[in-house]
Amino acid sequence: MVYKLGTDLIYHVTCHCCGHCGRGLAPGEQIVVDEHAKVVFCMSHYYQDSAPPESYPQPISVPICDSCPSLPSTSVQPSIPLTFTPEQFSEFHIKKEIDSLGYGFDGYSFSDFCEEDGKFLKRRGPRTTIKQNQLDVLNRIFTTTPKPSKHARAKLALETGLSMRVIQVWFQNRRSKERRLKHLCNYLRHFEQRGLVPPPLFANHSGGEGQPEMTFSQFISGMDASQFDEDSADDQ
Amino acid sequence: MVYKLGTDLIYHVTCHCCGHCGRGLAPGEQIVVDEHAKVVFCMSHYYQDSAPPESYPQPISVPICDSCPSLPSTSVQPSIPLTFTPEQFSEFHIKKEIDSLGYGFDGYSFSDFCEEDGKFLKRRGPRTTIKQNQLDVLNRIFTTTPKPSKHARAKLALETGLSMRVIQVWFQNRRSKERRLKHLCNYLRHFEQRGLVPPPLFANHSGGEGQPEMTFSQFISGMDASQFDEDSADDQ
DNA sequence: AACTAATAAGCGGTAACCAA
DNA sequence: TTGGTTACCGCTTATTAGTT
Repeated sequence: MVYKLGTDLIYHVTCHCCGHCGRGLAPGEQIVVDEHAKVVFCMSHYYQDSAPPESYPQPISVPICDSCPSLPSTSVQPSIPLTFTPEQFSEFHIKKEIDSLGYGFDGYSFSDFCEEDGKFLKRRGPRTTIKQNQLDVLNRIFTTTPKPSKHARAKLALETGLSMRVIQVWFQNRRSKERRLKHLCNYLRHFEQRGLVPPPLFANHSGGEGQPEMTFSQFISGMDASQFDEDSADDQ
Repeated sequence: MVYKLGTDLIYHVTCHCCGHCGRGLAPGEQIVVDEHAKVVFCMSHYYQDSAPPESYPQPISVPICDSCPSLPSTSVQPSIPLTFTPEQFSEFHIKKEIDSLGYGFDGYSFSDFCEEDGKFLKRRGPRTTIKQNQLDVLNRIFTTTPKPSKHARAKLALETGLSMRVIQVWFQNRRSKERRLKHLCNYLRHFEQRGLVPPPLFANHSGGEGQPEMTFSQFISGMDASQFDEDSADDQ
């Protein structure tokens, strides 16, 4: 008799214990599954916003079983050694995802990590910094192709050295920025056309000293401001 | 006399024609603007569910005018001040208030086509944003008629202003969602009645890089919960 | 060192497509 | 038609760079 967790982990019932305190985990009990470390925890012993216990990464009081957890059929990855540096773990913020049904689909999964070059890295960060020359390429493409196809993204990945995922996210964020800007400009124009003063943004435009004013081009971070929308059609 | 479209396209009235069939486009008529190809289309001739006509991107039967569409460029810019103080800059994040004013920023602002190797390819979309009032209508009908006939969809298209294809897809997706939720409820009830572990944490093999990771809804949609359907009578 | 603006990367949701 | 997938959007989080 086994417990099956997720899709990959199978435990003997007697091995289904918290990776920290070793307490047996009952059916129906809320637990946290670390699918990479192949460890489960009770709710008292997973590290939410706190330092890992000293015992980590070595689980204690856990029934030793060479085959637990076992991997069903297709063993995807070799077992990941429990090697987290304290630095890695401090940045290892468990994100609870409680869905609207309240059935505790919390915990975390593979998405909290990403695999790269055979070793696992932290999920959030290290944030990739897109350098200026790479940014130039992306911006140049964006002006003509705001929604590049997968193939186009692949070519961009080759050209810039960035991963396709990074490029995809960049274009998404860039389009989002474009939309925000356009909304702002529509908003401003709405007042302008009625001879009104757009209240919040222009409350004080006295040529004040003190601060070197932020230029518009800085505001939109290098984008030439040509995407101003005007939607005067009442109903399309 | 001109028509102004989207960001920076200005057409003579006589040049404001569908880029495919050349039909003159009336004010208030629903159209598609491809800002990057500088072409507009009537709703019958943008490439939804079909390959683009061979003539693309060369418009046919369109009145030749060297200056259409023209770019207003400088005539638009001055309405936007080119400098922000940092305080004003922070005011940029008033997006919700702007949106709550209810000014329609919808429409096909972006090009929904991609350029690749010099020729335009059809992308998904243009993704329609179904507005709340349209959504209300659709949901109201769905409660009584989850599978509307073609005629019913036609009436809905008239009522909402959406195309029949969009409505058809919406009802398909809506029924799919209904099934997923029903399966999920049966699945959860299965455990609930036994006091078992409700949360099967979903694994996430981020196989190919660049591929979006599995989301919760994808997990739900991908799981096979129909085996639990027998556990409870259909009380929906 | 603390603050802040910019933005990369995460999330749920869903329109659109596709294969069977 | 259904079930499954993909891409995109709005929103949010959190890292990074630059300033105070």
